[in-house]
Amino acid sequence: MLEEELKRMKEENKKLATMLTTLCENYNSLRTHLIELQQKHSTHEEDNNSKLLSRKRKAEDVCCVNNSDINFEEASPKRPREIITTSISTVSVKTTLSDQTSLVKDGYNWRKYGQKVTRDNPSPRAYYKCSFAPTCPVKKKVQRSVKDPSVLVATYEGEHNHPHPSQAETTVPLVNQGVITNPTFFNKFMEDINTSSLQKDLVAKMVPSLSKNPSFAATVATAISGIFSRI
DNA sequence: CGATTTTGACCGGCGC
DNA sequence: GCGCCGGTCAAAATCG
Repeated sequence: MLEEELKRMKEENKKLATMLTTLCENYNSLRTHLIELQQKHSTHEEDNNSKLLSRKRKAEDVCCVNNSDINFEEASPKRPREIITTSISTVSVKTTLSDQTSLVKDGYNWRKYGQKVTRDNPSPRAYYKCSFAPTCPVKKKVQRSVKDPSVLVATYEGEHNHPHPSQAETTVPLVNQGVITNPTFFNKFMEDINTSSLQKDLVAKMVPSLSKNPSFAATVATAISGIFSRI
């Protein structure tokens, strides 16, 4: 029975890896498309573009991932000049309602230095500083969304002045094990999956149960956010 | 015992 | 000047 269970778990793990790979591929194609559009747009109307971004930053309902390369420059004339170069990006992460920890795992080490209850949102806002490097100026704020309390909104301020921590310290199990990042291992792995006779049955059995499982959705969301932060 | 979290105090900007 | 509010500090508590 244990062997059967182990076998089943291995197959599930393979399927999850496939799903993550597909998601990564979709993300990369979308990202490439976005960059192309941005370059095309910026060559024509640079001024209008910056105005649009400025307005976009003020939008309250952030419902998608703004990658770290989409930086909104501080346009306020009252800010000191050195802060003008500060980049701000927001990332929304879906979690389960039962998970009350306001923690967005992204591979970096963060030290909490404050928490406040703000006027426009009943849930407390947590303040973090990057603790991976002593001189790293990056801060982030994490707060649950007003509209959907199961969504954590993380606001990143500044840019890391140090390399990303090693993958062993990230929180994405599949990546930790080198399944995704090791090309040799990964190719053999995909070959194994493609020749598996169990594949169709497994997909048929797993998709309905996994899609109903909130913890699975949360795990995938966390994994994807971890991958995004490294791209 | 060092690192991290908690939490009330404090600070500065802003509107009135 | 005063009060409100978001952000930060720092001492105490907690964790590993």
